[in-house]
Amino acid sequence: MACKVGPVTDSEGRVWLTIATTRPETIPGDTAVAVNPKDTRYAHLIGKHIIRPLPIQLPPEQKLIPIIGDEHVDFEFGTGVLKVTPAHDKADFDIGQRHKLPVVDIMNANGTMNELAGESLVGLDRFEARKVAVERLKELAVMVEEKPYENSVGFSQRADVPIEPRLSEQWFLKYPSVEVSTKCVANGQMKFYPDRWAKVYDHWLTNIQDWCISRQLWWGHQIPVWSKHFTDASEFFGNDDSDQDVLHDCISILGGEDIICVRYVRDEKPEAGFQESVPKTGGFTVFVGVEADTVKAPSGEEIALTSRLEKAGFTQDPDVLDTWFSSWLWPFATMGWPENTETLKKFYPTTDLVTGPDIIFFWVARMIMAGYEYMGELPFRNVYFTGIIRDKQGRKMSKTLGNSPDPLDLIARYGADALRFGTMRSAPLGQDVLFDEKDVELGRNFCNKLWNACRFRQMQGGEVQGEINAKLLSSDDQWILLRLDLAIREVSDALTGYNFATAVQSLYRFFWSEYCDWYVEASKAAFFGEDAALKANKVAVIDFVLSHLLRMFHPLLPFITEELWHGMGYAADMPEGQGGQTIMYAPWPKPLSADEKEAWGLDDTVETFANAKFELVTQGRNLKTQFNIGAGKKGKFTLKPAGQLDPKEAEVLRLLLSAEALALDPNYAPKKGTPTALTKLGELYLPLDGLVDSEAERTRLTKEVAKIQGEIEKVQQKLANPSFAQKVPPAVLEEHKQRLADWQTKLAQTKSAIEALS
RNA sequence: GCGUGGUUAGCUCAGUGGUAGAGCACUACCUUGACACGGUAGGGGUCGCAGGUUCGAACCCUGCACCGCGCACCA
Repeated sequence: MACKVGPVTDSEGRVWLTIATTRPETIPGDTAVAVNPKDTRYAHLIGKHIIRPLPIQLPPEQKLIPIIGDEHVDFEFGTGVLKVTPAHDKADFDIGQRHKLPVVDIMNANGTMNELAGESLVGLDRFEARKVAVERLKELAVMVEEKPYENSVGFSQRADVPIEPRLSEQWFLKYPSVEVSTKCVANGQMKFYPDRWAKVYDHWLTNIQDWCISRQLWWGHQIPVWSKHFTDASEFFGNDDSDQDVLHDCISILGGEDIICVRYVRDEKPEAGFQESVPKTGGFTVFVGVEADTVKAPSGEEIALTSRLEKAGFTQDPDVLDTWFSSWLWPFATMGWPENTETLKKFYPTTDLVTGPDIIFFWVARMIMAGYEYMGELPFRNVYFTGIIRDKQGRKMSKTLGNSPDPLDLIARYGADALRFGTMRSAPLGQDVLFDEKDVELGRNFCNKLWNACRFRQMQGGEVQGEINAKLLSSDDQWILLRLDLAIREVSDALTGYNFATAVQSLYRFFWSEYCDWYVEASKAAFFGEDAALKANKVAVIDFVLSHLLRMFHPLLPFITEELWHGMGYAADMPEGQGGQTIMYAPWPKPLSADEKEAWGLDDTVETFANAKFELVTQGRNLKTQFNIGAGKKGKFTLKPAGQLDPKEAEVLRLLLSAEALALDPNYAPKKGTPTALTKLGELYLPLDGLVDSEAERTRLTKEVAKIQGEIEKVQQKLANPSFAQKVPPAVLEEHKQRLADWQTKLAQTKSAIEALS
């Protein structure tokens, strides 16, 4: 294919052109040879004729075909000369149309060659014919070279054979409302999520081609067009067959009502297409499109249209309609269209379409065009494109591979909510999803956790507590209310932007890491205590948090949240139409108001104090692990507080540390080698009765020093840069300085702790 | 060829300029009174490569490599 040849003139003065082809059997169907008019090797030959080698039996003067110039020809490719076979190649057909070339179909419908292919090929299968054609070319001594060439031909999925391009008659639809459909997405009236698909949509619409709606299948909706050939107008009109008279009646009665459509195609000029009136001369074919088998005439008369057409000798088109031809009507045809029903009025246009990006042309674009064309308005305002679910290896789910899980089986084993939640959690915006059963398992575990968290509330007893008493709020209560507020804002924002995975992430963090891990554990200090008012108020906070949480979870976990909504008694607490009946009608949680925040004392100090507590607890737990006071063992801590510490807070800390005791002693003098954690709330000691291992503690603290020094170095390097202080925003500068100070304090403390060891 | 998405911990993926994160998997300990479908602690990453912009880059720009997807082409 790389041969860069030009025309060759032989000793007899004849000019030869070399042509590369992978389908020599189609040579008898060639009706021209094309070169690029800009190709200097060949341009001078345009307008001359060339002798086509096949069919071998025909005399040369019957095989003269023109040499034409066409921009389509790539002179880098092959020899730069293209044989043009309009009946057997899409691109060649287009060239043929441009140059008004004859179209010679040399094959039968079953893939064998017909008589036009010549004596030596007729009757042969196309692949057999290919071999024979090569032999004939060799006989003629016109074969230059034969070599293997790999190209990608389309294969029929059903028959598993190479697809043979062949001319046939098909029905095409000129797309309607193209311009307005293109604009509505381009100008943002309709939004795509993720919006990059808008570009794909735009590209397709601006290069749109007529829609081939014929399908050669045995199933489907048969195209409702009947046709019959007539030799002339007198045959069409001059027949006294009564059925045909009725047909004429139908045409005259119904033609104007758009119930039937009658068109005429002249034998002589088929390319002129459908004519609206009966041709005066020559033969023609009559096409009748009908709306229904039986129609009602304006006079009220029932007319069995199709049976009369058949009696009059008309036959229905054997092809069926493309399935998408009904799907594009879906946004309105599902709601009683063409009647203007109440449902249609209410739900057209709708807000969101959720679908896969792989059917953006097949379905989405066509629905938009049909919407504008038949309803005069866009069908939906937002299109959310999901990822495609693939298997663990990234392959598409397919019946052939058998790699698709059975959703009903998964639901039976893990629950419907688990499947939904797990899949949502692993489905980032615009990315394909690799399906892993582990995700469903995670969903199930999550549901279990939610169920148990609600159970914990129920075990505290009492009715649903509506009123929160601000005076009785602990720092933990204030903290969880602030976190709830943040979660409500994050989840609402995520859902508004169609970021479902982000919404799941926020909820997961809030519920599991914040509510369960910290708040529920901390709340046990009150529940294990004796103060009834405090307990009741804590229950009120929990009810407030959970009733908001369940509503936020509801779109992701519809079944379990409904169950819990009623089980927890939150339904009974709400008005009938706003959650009393079902959580589905409950209002979406609103972020806390400024008034609420003020009344409950939710300010910045809440967060700071909570973080200090969590830091102390984490370090204390760390100490326990380091010194092998396992989770089962309690341990006794002593805290030398940095300032005032409410005994109630100390009790919470003790519980979170899972310690037997937490002594508060401002004057504590630890024994040498007592393990220490240095925190903002004070120095936390873990006295180990007689079992002090100074070396172990020294090792631990030395490691700690190294880590701290590393952090200090990082911050110092930044601050040492002269332009850092000048150019950085003040808040960032302040934050870096504070960070350095914190680490330095910690370093000093840790070093003195090491001193104290010796 | 044109367009488009990706490359971050063993795996799946968040993170769009200021101290690298989650879930799973892994290690150790624990059946304590919501939950072992659980808890606590821990190990594990020079954020694909090379330049550039910036006081500062996983993040912005340029180029490259590799893996996808779509469209066109396939004489």
